[in-house]
Formats: sequence, structure tokens, C-alpha cells
Amino acid sequence: MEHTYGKEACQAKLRASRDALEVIQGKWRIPIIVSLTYGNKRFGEIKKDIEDISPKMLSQELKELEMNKLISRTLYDSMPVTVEYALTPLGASLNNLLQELLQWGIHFRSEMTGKEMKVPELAEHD
Amino acid sequence: MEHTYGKEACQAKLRASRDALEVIQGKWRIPIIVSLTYGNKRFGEIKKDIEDISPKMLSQELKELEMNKLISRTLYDSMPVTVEYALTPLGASLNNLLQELLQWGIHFRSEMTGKEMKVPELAEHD
DNA sequence: GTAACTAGTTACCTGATGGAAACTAGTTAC
DNA sequence: GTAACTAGTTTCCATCAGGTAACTAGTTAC
Repeated sequence: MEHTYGKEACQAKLRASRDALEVIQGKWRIPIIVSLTYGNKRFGEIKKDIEDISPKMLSQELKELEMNKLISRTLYDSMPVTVEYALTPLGASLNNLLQELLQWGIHFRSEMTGKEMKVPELAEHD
Repeated sequence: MEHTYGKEACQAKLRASRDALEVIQGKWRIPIIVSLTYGNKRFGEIKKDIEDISPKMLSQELKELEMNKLISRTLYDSMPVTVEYALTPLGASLNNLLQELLQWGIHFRSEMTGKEMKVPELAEHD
């Protein structure tokens, strides 16, 4: 069958997916955003949420997210100096995408744990 | 305010997001899946869609996607040997996520290009 | 024999990703 | 002075994602 009629549409989608991926790609960005959907947080609080992130990576990724205007950084001149990170409207606009991602993550895990137990004799290759 | 009540929920979401990301992370997996939403395709056809992918990466990522049961591979013993790749139901279940990803990619791009121009009241959005 | 089609594989290389640990800096407490 | 709290930064290092180019293999055509 020809799917040539969908060629430009396909190319447009490929471009859009790349635009989005460029911003949210990486091991830590989505986790950081998920953490911030639970309220504004300080550096140390995000670090507590995402237990295995190093301060270097957290700092680096927060900067990237701030540059892309997904989060905001507010410095409070309180006694030991605190910094609050928050989602911007643009960051918050990831909400639907995040919901789908999380739902699919759960779906995928249940599919895998349910199906991995099944008959392995059909395996064609290893 | 306190977000301690959401602590376990946050951790659950972080786990789900990691599960999902593990599978779809990378430069090429989403593009490959997007390409396959436009119909079953052969190796060379996907390569034509995603112009700058190398045969090595395409082969490698197709294998990963097949292992994770997102796509299927069918060998046809025709004259120059053709192979058809298709989304499995699990791969197709990414549809909602993809839609949100694409929509957000477009939204993000328009936000960025719109705001960089510094004409907020004129460039409302198209 | 050579070339071209199919669908890849292999070897080699580079630059980005990410981790560990030590260090900075300002303030409070002792 | 030392320690502990905040929020990072810096350096050094290893791994890995990804790119390039050449090569395999089976068939058709010349």
C-alpha cells in the first residue's frame, strides 16, 4: 500500500517529536519535573526525592530546564540562603504528556511482568 | 505548604517515569515508532523516513524495540529478501503518549520562537 | 567477472553523559 | 578555630550513545 500520502505528515511529526525530545531527553529531566509537580521545592528537597542523583547532575539539569523556561529559580536571602525551584506555565504544560508517560510506564511494566512468565519455546532467536 | 502527604505518590510516579523512559529513551526510538504509525515498513523505508539515521543505529534500535515487544519483525522470503516491521499492540499503545509528545513539541517550539521575537501581543499564536 | 538491489554487521573512533569526591562560600553555633 | 547547614562548583574519570565507513550475504541483471 502507499503511505506516500502521509509522507509530509510523517515528516512533520518526526520534527515535532525531535523538538520535544531535545528538551526532555536525558536521565534526570523528567524525574525533576515530576518532583516539581508535587510543589515548589528547594535543591535539597529535589535531591531527597530523586535519591540517586548527584549534586552535579541536579545542578546541571536544573540549569538546562531553566534555560528552556520549564522551571524558575528563586533565591531567598534567608539565613542559610535557600533557593526555590518551581514549574513555569510552560513546564506545567507538560502535565498531559507526563500523565500519559506515567500511565504507559505502568502499563508497560504490567505487560512485561505478566507476559515474561509465558512460554519461552516460541523464541525464534536469542 | 506541605507536600509530604504526596511523598509515596511522588516516588511511585518517579518509578513509573523511569520504567517508561528506559524503553523510549534515546535519539531514535520515538522517531522509529512514529514512522511505523504510518504503516508497516521495511528497513529501507524507515531509513528513508528518518533521513539521518545510520543503518547501524536503525538495526540496533529495531532490535531493542523488538526485544521490548513494541514492534514485530517479519521476514519475507521474496526474491531480494524483504523484512517488514510493524507496531505490536503494545507499541500501538504508545499512541496517546506520542500524540501528547508531538503536541507539546509544537507548543514548545511556538512558545520559544514566539517569545524570542519579543512581540507578545502580536504573535498570539497561529 | 561487476554492479545493484535487499538488509543488515563489524570495527573503529569521538564526544556527550554521568558518577565520585573534594572543594567553595556565607552564616550560625560552639 | 571547627562543625554543620544551605546550595552548589570543580576536577577527574569511566562508560556509553552514536557516527563513519567498510564489509557480508544472497539474488538478479549484464
